[in-house]
Amino acid sequence: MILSIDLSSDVPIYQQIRDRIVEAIASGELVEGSPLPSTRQLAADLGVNFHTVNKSYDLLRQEGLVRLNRKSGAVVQRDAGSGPPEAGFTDEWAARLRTLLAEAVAHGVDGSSVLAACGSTLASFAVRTADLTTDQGEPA
Amino acid sequence: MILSIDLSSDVPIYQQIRDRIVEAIASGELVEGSPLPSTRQLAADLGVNFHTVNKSYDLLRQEGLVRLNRKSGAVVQRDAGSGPPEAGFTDEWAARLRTLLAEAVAHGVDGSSVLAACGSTLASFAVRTADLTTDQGEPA
DNA sequence: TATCTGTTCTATAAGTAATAGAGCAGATAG
DNA sequence: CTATCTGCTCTATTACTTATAGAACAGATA
Repeated sequence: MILSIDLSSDVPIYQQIRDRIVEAIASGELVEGSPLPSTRQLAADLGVNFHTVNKSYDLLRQEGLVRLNRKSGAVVQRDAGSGPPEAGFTDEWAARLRTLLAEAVAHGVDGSSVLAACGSTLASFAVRTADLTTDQGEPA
Repeated sequence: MILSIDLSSDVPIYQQIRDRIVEAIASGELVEGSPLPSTRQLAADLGVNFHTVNKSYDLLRQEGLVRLNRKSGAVVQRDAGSGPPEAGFTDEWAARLRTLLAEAVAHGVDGSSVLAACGSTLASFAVRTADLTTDQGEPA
């Protein structure tokens, strides 16, 4: 898995790593069971300290997205097809969504454009998740 | 304007204040020209230091959402009807949208539910912005 | 045995968040 | 003129976060 981070960003490195992995899971690039590189390996590839990667993986474990153990390393525990989210997730997430959408609206982006952006972003995930969601048969 | 913050949240206070004001602008509760309470007044109301509120207002000024000056205090500078966003905003915002939507998808929320959440959130803003977006004639 | 894995400890330097107090410039009200 | 409001700026402190670093342990693997 190739993963790129921006060292000059104001977003913390460990957060960027987490974000890129979450996006890879959403897009189907990573699925349940996919192995992640070891913390030391990924740290070496990115040119950062392994404690930083450790923090990212620990965050993902706390969120229930990955499983960590000594023998198999870091493995993706859930993806788009792993069932509904744990209790409490949706409310907290919806609050953050509200803030983010408000930002666009306040800056003058009209509602239909915002919704279109949401739709095309979701579609960009669905291209790769199509084979997962074919249970009900849901095309992009 | 009544504005509530959560002191036990992991979200910084100054960020919460900014977020609530952005949401108030998006919902039309605050429009271009609306006065914001003074930093000292709002700080007293919320029970926080006025430097913290100062930081929130400064952030909003940097984003171009409010205008600050000694004689008129803090005044909302733009709202949903103030035209398109400044260059660079949309790309950076879209990246954050991608991460947030990916989070929901990775946790198992299906695409249509995510899009529905976006739609209803936007609708909750549109209730108050309706009189602005039907404009040409904007009541004071 | 040697090496890989995650995991846990201490430690440090730099930055952020929130507090606090003092003061200045300009506008406004008495 | 005086008093008080406004945004704004400065120094300072405390606590927490970020990212670095090195060392070591437990267990699995070659």
